[in-house]
Amino acid sequence: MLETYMIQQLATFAEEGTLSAVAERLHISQPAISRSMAKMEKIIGVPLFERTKNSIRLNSFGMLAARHAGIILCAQEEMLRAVREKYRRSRTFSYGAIAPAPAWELSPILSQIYPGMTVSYELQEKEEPLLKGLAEKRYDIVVLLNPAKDENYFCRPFIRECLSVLLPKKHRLAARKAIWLKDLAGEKILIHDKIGFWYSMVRRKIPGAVFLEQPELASLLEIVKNSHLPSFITDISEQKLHTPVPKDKTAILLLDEEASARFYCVCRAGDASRLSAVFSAIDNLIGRK
Amino acid sequence: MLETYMIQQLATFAEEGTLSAVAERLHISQPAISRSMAKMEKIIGVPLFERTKNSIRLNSFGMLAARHAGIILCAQEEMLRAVREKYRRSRTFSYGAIAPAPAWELSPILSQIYPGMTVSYELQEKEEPLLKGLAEKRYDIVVLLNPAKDENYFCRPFIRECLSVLLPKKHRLAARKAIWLKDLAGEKILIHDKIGFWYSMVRRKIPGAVFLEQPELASLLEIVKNSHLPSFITDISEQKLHTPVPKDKTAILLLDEEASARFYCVCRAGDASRLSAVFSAIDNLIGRK
DNA sequence: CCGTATTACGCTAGCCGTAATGATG
DNA sequence: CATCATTACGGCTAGCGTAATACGG
Repeated sequence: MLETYMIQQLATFAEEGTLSAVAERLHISQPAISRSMAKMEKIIGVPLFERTKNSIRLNSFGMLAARHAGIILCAQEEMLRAVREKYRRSRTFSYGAIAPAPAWELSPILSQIYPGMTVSYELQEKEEPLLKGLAEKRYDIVVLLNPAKDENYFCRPFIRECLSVLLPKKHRLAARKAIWLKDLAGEKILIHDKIGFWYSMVRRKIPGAVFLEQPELASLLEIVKNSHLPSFITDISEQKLHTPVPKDKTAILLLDEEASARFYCVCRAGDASRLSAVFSAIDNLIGRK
Repeated sequence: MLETYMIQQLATFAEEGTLSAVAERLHISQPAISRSMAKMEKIIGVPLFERTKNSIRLNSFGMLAARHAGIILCAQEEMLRAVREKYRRSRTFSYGAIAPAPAWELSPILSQIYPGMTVSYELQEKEEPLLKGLAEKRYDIVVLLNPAKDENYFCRPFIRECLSVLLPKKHRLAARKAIWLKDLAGEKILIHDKIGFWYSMVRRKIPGAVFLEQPELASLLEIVKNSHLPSFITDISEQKLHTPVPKDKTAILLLDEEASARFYCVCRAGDASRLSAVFSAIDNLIGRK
């Protein structure tokens, strides 16, 4: 029988060219490699090497064998990869969301329904990568801004979220009850970059604004607290991040249609029954609100 | 490291379904299989089986792993097959011929040039399978009836051979100096079936003849000697098979164009230099004759 | 003379088989 | 209680490392 260690040693020899190099790379002694290779030739019944007293190299049969050895090792690695990946997926509930708030809402629901499972999510700014990931089974569920009407999907409405802008009370717009995003044109605005679609939306709708991006959420919140720069807040972020409006600031509602989001939870149609508990919980949540 | 024996046992389990059956099939004890499978799960880090106290079966990860195991084993077998096949080919000089006589001529030439190599040939009735086999490297050389003019081939003329018919002296045609094949219409004729193109040619050219086929050459020669039935002989077969025309029979030349054959030796153009010694020997042979 | 491959020799890790145990239908 | 899987234990194969040998640039 051709054992794995021989196959690996042959493949390594094809890359290294000397037995000593193979020995060093595989953390094994020189004589061991010499023996394995001799044994391999015996098993196959074909000479694989051209030898002199102090050199050894592959002949044409050995080169062919080494190519096959590489293929076999790849197949073994692929086996490990595939099985481990399937296992990991089976223990991970993965979803994608167009914004952080619905992801925050979904997380405890899933953790409760699937205790012991890893729950993980990714944020995306656009819907296409979410639907693509759903189709490719990288996501079990995605949260979108629009209902998926395709028959291949099962879709339920999820929470709503409203964007406001947080202004110092001395700001020229601070007295207004509500404003448009375009009113913020030219402002310097603090913003977190991992907020899904909000990020590209506000960039698009506020001409000439300077966005001071802060990749660390904790740092951003600290800077917001200690500066007089405008920043964004939503009804949900205020609650979930425990960041009430400070006394010297005021939250101004935004009038733009895009500033009010209704989210939708979507799964593959074939997964609807498997995920019925999740969608029941979602419906309950919406019903209560 | 995933060892070959584990992979094989897993693949066998996927086919057999119980550890005992695997043990029996692989000539190994039950506990050994049990241990190997447990070890495999440990190495991969993923449970592959659903167990009760006295039953064990693959779970979905195990089924995936078993599919990969099959692939790996196939790759290993393919490695052995390919390397051994390449080795065998390197030690075998293989040629195909449209008739036995040129094969007989070629054999000693090749044995002398390649001492220690196995020399083997196949007879074919048609040229197409010969050229196909040459292109597919199943033959190193082929012997045809027509020169190969294609640039992909290297071609040299080889020996000539003339067909006669062997008739009892009492036969109605025995007094003729030469006859046409069609003159034998309706005769019962003894014939060997492994004579390449001659076989189909005479069958085509002699209407209504009854051919008494004899697959064993030795038997055929014996029957020819002890019967009064017509049979075929060529200038070369007479010499090579040591079968001189018996006193009560006579060899009548055949006038048909097809009864005189000129053979041509052909190899792939890329092999011409490798086989130059062979073609020199062929040219010498022709030159002497 | 250092680097490389092979041979010799004793060790031990690990796989195997037997036997015992436990569970199930 | 017959069948199947697992656990325990002792034996032995076989691959390993060290050391020695031999060759070559």
